[in-house]
Amino acid sequence: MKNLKLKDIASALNISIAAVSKSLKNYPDVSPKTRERVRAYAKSVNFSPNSQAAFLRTRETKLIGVIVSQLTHYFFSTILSTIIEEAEANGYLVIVLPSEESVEIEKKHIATLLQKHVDGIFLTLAKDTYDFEHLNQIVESGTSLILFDNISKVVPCSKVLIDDRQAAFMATEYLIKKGKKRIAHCRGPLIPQLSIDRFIGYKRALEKYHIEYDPELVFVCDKINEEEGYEAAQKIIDMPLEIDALFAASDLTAIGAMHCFQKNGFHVPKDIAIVGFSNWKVSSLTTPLLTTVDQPGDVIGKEVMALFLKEQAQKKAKETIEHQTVTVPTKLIERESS
Amino acid sequence: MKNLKLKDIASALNISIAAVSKSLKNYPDVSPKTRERVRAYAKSVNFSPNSQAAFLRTRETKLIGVIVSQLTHYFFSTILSTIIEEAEANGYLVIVLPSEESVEIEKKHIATLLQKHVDGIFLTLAKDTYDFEHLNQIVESGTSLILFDNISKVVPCSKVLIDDRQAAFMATEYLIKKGKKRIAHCRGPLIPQLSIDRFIGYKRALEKYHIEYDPELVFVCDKINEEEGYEAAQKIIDMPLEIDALFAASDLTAIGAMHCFQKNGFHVPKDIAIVGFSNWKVSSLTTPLLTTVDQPGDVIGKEVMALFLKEQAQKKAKETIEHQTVTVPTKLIERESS
DNA sequence: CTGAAAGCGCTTACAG
DNA sequence: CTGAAAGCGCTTACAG
Repeated sequence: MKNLKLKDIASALNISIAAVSKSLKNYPDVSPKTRERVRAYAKSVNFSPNSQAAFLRTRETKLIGVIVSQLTHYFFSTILSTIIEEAEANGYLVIVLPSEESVEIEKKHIATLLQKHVDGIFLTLAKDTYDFEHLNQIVESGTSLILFDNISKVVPCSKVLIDDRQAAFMATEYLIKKGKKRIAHCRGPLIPQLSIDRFIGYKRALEKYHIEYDPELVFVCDKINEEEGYEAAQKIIDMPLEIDALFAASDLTAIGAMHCFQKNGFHVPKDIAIVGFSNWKVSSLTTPLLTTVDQPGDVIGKEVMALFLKEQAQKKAKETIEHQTVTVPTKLIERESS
Repeated sequence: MKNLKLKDIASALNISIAAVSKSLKNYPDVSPKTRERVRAYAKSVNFSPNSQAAFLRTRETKLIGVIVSQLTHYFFSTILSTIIEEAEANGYLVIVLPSEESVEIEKKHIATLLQKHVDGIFLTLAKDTYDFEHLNQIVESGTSLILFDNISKVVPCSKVLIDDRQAAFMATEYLIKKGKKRIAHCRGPLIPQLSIDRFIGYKRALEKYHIEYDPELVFVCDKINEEEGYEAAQKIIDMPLEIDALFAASDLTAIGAMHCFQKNGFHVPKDIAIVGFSNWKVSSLTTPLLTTVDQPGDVIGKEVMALFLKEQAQKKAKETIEHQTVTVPTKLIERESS
């Protein structure tokens, strides 16, 4: 029962190879009787056509390439899980490639995927990606490109993202309403739109409630990891900056800062309230549990896949492809750190 | 410069398609001069042959399928990252499929991958996999199979694992040497070899130091997650079982138990020392930081890939394929919870 | 050393 | 409705 081909089915059923292929693909120009015979037999021997051979004619590999910046990040593995599941349900398989936050690796991966003739590429930008020539290349090649999470507005393709500005506004406003007056912010690196937007959201909330913006309270964390959070907290303590709250652009940074504050005798949340960003698994395992902004990876994954399928359908129907941008809602998860 | 084929190169250089193909593959029966011309030109136009078309002749897809039980688990995403990187360096791309700990999904994924004609399948068993017919199917199809982490001894294939028995012994012995007398154990489910082995390691350590084994102190955690750890701790407190240490078969379970103990006024490690298993990222983010057994995912990934490449070489040389089992060393990471 | 030719397994325009 | 045939892009045994 292994490595059957159309020819085997054809000779077993005493019909032509063409008839088998057409039956399997539900083409109209084949008698219902033949079609059913073929389909029944194919099913009984568990046959399905070799997709590599089919590619030579159809130009479809039924392969999707997904580039994430870090596989080990809970947020991305959640998105990936959903994409893979949805892809498989629709007959696609997913090739995964991590860019490790490097544009160079990102470029290399794209070249590799294009060469493998994947049907679509889903991608979240590396933090240091500032020019988008390699992305335009994807679009020009005719391969569907869907950007998610860390996106660029200037690339002509569909996108799935959260409203980072609004989410950060919400988190900061929440702290203000808790009575906090001096709120520090650990922001991400300077380039990505997403860390700019979170920073803007933070600033807007301060403005709205007439709290003076103090640039000294903003820390740029290039990797937004726990070490940088720890260091920022250390600086805050050393100055001393006398803050009563911290909004960090990532959960890891928030946790790193929390550790430092605790180690130095500050009580979280009584002395300093902390809010993170992403709702990674780890945020529900710390002491105290971390208040954070939930970014639903599963919803993002589903939306990405839905956009892709829509584009594929449009391609097949030879319609013009409409790019869409989907914004996924976030919510604040209140726990113990605030 | 896109979608070039052998023919384009051949006509540009005024030689035959065969000559081009042979030059690119460094075949001996082509003059060095021609070979160099072709290679230089191919490089200048960034050409590389279409792998789907090549498959039809070579039967190689340069695709590897990896099935892990849970993508969102730090340990697996670490292994995956390494495998993907090593694969790419060797011209392979990786299709990722999570089994979500279900044999049924595992079986379905294997069928899908076999049908896609991947060159190899790397797999860690779902927790409830007890028969291995579907794995033998892989072996019979001629596709290389490498088992890692949660393996089965009876499948004839190469394997990469840690010495779970020894690692658990080491963790338990460490607690005993710290003066602990009543050590509870949160074990994994009953079927997988790996959770059996960790349990045996725990028991052996008790035996060696003449501590009576008390079955009441062993809790079966089917999902070895934080909820089960919390529940086990709750039972320990309610009985009360009066333990002075806990060795859990996973970091999450250890953390769940730690939360419960803390919430009930026990001090970790003073009242109860806790040791986890895996050294997930999260174990260095809790309060207190978790002592645990490090399972090096990157080393495991590298070994898996090395075994695969070895088998591919043997296949090409038409040698008999030798299955190997590689055991990767673990170490105890002492932190604050013990 | 070179190239013409067969063939991998499929899809699809075409003739009947 | 049916099937013979071309062709997708490659590799490789074969003849020269």
